[in-house]
Amino acid sequence: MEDEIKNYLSRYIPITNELEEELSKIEFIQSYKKGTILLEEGKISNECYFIIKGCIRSFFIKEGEERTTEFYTEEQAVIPSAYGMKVPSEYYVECIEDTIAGVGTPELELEMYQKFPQIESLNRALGEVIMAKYQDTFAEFKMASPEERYLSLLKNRPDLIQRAPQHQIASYLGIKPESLSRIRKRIMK
Amino acid sequence: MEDEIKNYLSRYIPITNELEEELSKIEFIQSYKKGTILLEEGKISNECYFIIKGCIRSFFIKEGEERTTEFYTEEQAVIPSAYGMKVPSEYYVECIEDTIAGVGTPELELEMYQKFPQIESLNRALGEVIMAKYQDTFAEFKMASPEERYLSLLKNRPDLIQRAPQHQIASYLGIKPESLSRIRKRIMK
DNA sequence: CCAAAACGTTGACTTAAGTTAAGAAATACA
DNA sequence: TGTATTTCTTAACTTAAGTCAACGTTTTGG
Repeated sequence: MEDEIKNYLSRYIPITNELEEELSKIEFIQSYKKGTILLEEGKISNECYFIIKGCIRSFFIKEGEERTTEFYTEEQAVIPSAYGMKVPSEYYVECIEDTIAGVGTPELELEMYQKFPQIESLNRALGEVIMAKYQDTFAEFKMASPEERYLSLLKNRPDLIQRAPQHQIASYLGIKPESLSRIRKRIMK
Repeated sequence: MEDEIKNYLSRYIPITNELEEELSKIEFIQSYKKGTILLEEGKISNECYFIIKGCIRSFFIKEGEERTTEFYTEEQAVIPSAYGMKVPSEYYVECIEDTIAGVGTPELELEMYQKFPQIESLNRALGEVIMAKYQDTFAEFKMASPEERYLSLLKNRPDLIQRAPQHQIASYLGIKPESLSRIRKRIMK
């Protein structure tokens, strides 16, 4: 079970026996059923996730409508905006498939960082890479029309279009479900 | 000159004499004239900046048009997407005002992190906070109309509207200059 | 297995952004 | 200071997204 996490880390840092043992001790693998709410609006966020199998989305509710802000799939880290802060979350986090994930908490992280400083270095470096990618995604999003955004999603994350319902994809693209339906029709020619 | 950086850091970690001395030794303060290009598309990015005074924007060129992706002002860190990677930058970085900034390089950073591990911890933590904010910004952007985006910018970064030319603001909002002009007219009633 | 709910498509209409073009206003700099 | 260049505004027109409403399709759960 923990193999996926070990495997993932081993691409970036050497896994010593000591680290391996620590990982098997403190990493907490959980299974969640589709529909499980991992974080509710207004609650304090004390968990982050590393997805081994499944799909998680974050969303918020505005004017009675769900607005999907992100989809996370295998090998991605789900770190709620409010994670580790003492402020209530503005977002919901939900499993949209049966999901298996490693669960982290600020306390576990701190313990880990103290024992294995190279894990903190790795997290800093990875964080910078993820930030850079995210900036690129935002830049592309800004400049693209809704149709281009859909085509780009189709190209970059084709699996999502199968895995998530269309109205969630629509709000992820910043458009209404009716518009997405028309875009799809238009594209099919 | 280095006071601004010391001052900024001191909000998060204690500044020891040793650290202070180090800062004054290795921090490299530079002045740039308005219009200076700090990074060109296609070049390797080896510098990041901490703005003491002035304004920097990043942009790229698509279909012959400049698309502004971000504006950075006092106390903000400018870290190009390609910074420290060995790949050519897709973006330009330009001073749109006379600017004074602390300049960092991957080598300086590494040296710093080795001597003062708490700086790396700080950077990891700050990085997470910045990432969380950025996610919120993106989420808000997605769901807002161009007019709402402009109103939000007016509320959250009113100085930018004075400091940057309108066509740069327009592309930052993901719209055409003509549209921004009409939005402004509409708002003024 | 069936009924209810959730989800997706379509149509008619409204609205605002894109496009193109022209000209006014502001700015740069020789 | 005056001219060239850049920036901003306006107008007429096109296009696609939002809105509202209806209806067909799929999924869910008792």
